[in-house]
Amino acid sequence: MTSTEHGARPAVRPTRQRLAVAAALAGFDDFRSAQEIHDLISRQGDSVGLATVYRTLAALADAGEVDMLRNEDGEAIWRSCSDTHHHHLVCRTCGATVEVEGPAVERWTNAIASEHGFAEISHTLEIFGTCPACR
Amino acid sequence: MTSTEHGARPAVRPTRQRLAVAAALAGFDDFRSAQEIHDLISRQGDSVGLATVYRTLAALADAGEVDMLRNEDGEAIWRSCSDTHHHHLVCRTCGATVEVEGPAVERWTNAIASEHGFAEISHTLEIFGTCPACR
DNA sequence: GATCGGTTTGACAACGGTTCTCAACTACCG
DNA sequence: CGGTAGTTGAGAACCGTTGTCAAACCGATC
Ligand SMILES: [Zn+2]
Ligand SMILES: [Zn+2]
Ligand SMILES: [Zn+2]
Ligand SMILES: [Zn+2]
Repeated sequence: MTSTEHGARPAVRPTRQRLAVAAALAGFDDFRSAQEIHDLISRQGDSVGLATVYRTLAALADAGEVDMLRNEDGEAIWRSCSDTHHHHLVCRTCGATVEVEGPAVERWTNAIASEHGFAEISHTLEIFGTCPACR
Repeated sequence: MTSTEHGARPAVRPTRQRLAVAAALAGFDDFRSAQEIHDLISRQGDSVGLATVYRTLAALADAGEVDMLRNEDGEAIWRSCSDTHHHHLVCRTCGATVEVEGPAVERWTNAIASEHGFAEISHTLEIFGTCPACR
């Protein structure tokens, strides 16, 4: 390791491409597919390969800077999110998203899990619907 | 409509293929992909086209006789389940599955959704962990 | 049993999202 | 600068899933 970082991180460079993806994400407040993000970047004159968009999104998700979840068709969709644990209420039509928290739900899932002797619990909880604007 | 049924159902025939899929499902107590189900049927000497497996699973899911959810890769996986609404506690290692119910959670999701004016609500809630046997 | 119309099937092609490949390129350091 | 490791992009490959459509099947009817 040659970097001056003290962690074991392999040096992530702030390239033009990665900045473009970050900017695109900042421009959305709802969940978007990799292709939609790629399209937006192109439409803005900037050019970033689709593979790079995927790579960057995966890295950001890995670092916890974006949330990735899957729509009902199984496609991955991404959104930059607050860093505290939360869930989402997502419009099936336009992608409008509301972050929601539910301490009771968190307690419930943990209770259920330990009741059955399960350890290392994680959970997914997403709510889909049609938002007021799309009705 | 020519059937003697009183519903509007379009007459579903209990063909050899559909019975084979149902039998395969009965042989599993955990979630499996369409291809795994197809493989099991083949391995048992029976032969059913993959497309038919997909069609049958989709129909069963539609009729509420099997649950379909998506693993972390976005692939659809199926399991025959009780016909009441419920969620799953799934072992990340061996796939062991426990059906769980949570009226409070159902109430919470509906409340959150209508609070934000969303309609036609659906939700996904799955809990993943390591079961007692796998620890 | 023969006939007939709608249902079902399966081999195969097509599709679409995602990942892989690898040579060219770039940022960073000394 | 020159070296080196990280990064990129075009396109191919991958793979789960869905569409196509002619042939097979089933049940009802004659
Ligand atoms: Zn909407
Ligand atoms: Zn949670
Ligand atoms: Zn287990
Ligand atoms: Zn529920």
